[in-house]
Amino acid sequence: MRNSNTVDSKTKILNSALSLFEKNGYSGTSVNDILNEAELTKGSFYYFFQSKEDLLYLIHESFIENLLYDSQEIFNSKNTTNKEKLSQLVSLLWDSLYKYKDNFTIFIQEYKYIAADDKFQVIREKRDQFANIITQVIEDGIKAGEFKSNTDPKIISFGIVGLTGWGTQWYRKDGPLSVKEINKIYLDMILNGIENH
Amino acid sequence: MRNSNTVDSKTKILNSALSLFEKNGYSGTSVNDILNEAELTKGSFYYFFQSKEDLLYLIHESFIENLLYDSQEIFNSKNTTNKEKLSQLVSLLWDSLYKYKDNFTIFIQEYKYIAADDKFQVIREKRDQFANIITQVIEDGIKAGEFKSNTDPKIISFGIVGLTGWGTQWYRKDGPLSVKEINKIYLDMILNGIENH
Amino acid sequence: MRNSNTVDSKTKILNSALSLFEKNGYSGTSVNDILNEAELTKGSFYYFFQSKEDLLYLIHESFIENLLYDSQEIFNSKNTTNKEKLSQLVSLLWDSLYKYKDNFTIFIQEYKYIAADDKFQVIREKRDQFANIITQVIEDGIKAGEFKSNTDPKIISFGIVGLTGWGTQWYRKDGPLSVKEINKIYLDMILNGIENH
Amino acid sequence: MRNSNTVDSKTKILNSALSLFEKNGYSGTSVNDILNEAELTKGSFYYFFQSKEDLLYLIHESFIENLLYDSQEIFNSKNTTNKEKLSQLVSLLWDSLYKYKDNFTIFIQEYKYIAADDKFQVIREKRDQFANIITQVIEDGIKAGEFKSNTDPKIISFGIVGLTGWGTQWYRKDGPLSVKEINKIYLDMILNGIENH
DNA sequence: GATGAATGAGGCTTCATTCAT
DNA sequence: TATGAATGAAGCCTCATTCAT
Repeated sequence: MRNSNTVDSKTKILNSALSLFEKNGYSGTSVNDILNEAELTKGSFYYFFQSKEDLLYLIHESFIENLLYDSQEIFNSKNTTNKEKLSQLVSLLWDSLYKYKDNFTIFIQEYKYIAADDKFQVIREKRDQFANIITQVIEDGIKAGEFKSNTDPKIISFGIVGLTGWGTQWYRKDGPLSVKEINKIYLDMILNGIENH
Repeated sequence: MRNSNTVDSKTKILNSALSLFEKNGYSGTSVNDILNEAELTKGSFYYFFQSKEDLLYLIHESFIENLLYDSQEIFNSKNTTNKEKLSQLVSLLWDSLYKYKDNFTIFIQEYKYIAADDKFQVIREKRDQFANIITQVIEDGIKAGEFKSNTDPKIISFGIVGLTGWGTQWYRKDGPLSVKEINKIYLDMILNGIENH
Repeated sequence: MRNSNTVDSKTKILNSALSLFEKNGYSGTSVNDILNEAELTKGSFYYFFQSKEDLLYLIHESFIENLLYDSQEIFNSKNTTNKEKLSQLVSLLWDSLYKYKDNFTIFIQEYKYIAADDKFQVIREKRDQFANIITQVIEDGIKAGEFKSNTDPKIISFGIVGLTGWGTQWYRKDGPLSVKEINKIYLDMILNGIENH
Repeated sequence: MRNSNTVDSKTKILNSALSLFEKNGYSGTSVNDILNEAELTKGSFYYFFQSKEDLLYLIHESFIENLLYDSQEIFNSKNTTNKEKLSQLVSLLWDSLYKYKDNFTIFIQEYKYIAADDKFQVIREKRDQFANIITQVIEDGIKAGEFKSNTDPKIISFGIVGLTGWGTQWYRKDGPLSVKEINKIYLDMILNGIENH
């Protein structure tokens, strides 16, 4: 049996890129930086990846695909109120920040980058599908009388992403509050803000 | 009388930088890009500015100084409830996004950059002072019984910045809702979320 | 068997730098000049060297190390009078000028440069060690009664360096006198000048 | 009467250039450096001087003209032995180093520069005339039986320049020995070396 | 799979010089 | 006399990428 600690070179490069993109941004990280951290050399990089941008694409892809998949699960769950679904979506976001901080941060930070580049079309679509799910749940909740009728689904869904997105800048695992607690604080605020009382 | 539309070269460079940094980020914008847009040549840039980073500094400085000044005015106003102060602070943020979108966006987008660079010490301090004002108003409001006792001032103040900060990514002046309306939506959500009923 | 004339790129760059620094000085030579002469392109330079200054350092280092090593050999040789040692040190200098004219010239010409730059600390130390050896031999010769008691070791050692150093400006291999002859002329002058008769 | 402390701008620029060229070399000094030190601006520079090189020319010219004039005076003095003339020429050099250290240093340091540039033809000629005077005095001394017949006039004259030239690198006014003392040490060495005993 | 040498475009910055005022 | 804005070439260096081995 192969030593399970062995990490293959492709993964090493991906992990180095992940942490460096998070720390210094995509533009602020050079291919050399990545390879120094991964303790590999030029040749390997272009054996595994087509370009630096390709790396960014893969990082986005794996993240957004999981996020979209999980959010669709929530959206499609039966016998669940929209309030409950919204709660789960918020928790999904904070969970993702907790589990995939680097991915999440890069996703938020390079939001503009992927807006401008044709190659990221697919990413953009999935990103929008995810946002639409939040918007849809709020709309459904309004129709069902769970949320106030004057709630603006789009603006609120932007807000939910913004709250968590900003967490990529300040949240630390060793901070005074756990992700669960932070999650609850924002969730309370959001639900109190839009629920029909 | 001189034509008031005449813009001097330094201002032209600043304005070009402002819009390009906003669009492509600081790292993604070259000095050449800026000078092409400003219709000037290499030399002029370094006649007016010490470095590319100097430009970023000035852009941050002018923005954060105004924001801090205005927020202090709000903080120090007499005969004003903390709820009212918080409302005004939220409005100040959305007003700033409306009036100084480029500055605001750059500020949010390069948040990490200024965290890492020694030269931005002063900016960092003012930024923190601004955040502290929001936190303080919430704390005061809790003590005064205006806000729920279990409100977390720091987390909520992060949230307020995050909500507006994310606006830099999606808000368009020609969108369906005015800044005033968006402002009100978020303000309602926040206040409903933390007010004592 | 590989053609022994084949010179690798790093050596080609070093050699080009050597001859250009000698001809036009360090400041007067651009990295581009070096690469044009070496028939290589920008990137290669920074693949092999950290900076232009790094090159200057290496050139100095290889030269001063040899010079210091050889002078220490002379200094430590047994059963040798100080007069004989001094003769050998003078010959060492002219030999070096003959064999490593470019290195020697750069060393003399950029004497000030290496005095001002922290990175050249090690070079500075070895340079001073070399000068000290000459001074020490003269001092020992005075104590041994070989040289006049009123001889100033430091001033004379400066003079010895100066005589050869200036040779970097006028000496040509195709001149009327050989290095050996020039060496002898100066050595006679120095020894006649300081010997006890 | 005008305040005799008032230094006009042209002189201020010249003096700044003098001290900066001495410290950092001609290539290592920018026009801006000079103007910062002189507390003047770009315009003035090109009002008074045609170019940066023009400055270097003037610095060389004033120095070499004086040196040549004084050496010709010595050469032409009647009833003076060649030994005495040579002594005076050596003293002239050390006197010049003492009085015009910056000029002298620049002259020695940029020796190569003026060798390569057509505009410095006149300087080159005067420089060579000065060297020829030393050579001629030695030749005359040999013919007159004052100096050894096997003395090489050219090599010795190079040596005399080299000894003083190297002084530009190490001589300090606050050093342990006065210029007079250093002058005497080298003069003794030279004369002992070449005199007929 | 992986190396390391090499490329060439482009990055930020400095420079000597010009010129209208 | 002197200023200060502006130029454009050139300087040092970094970058993403390629390719023979």
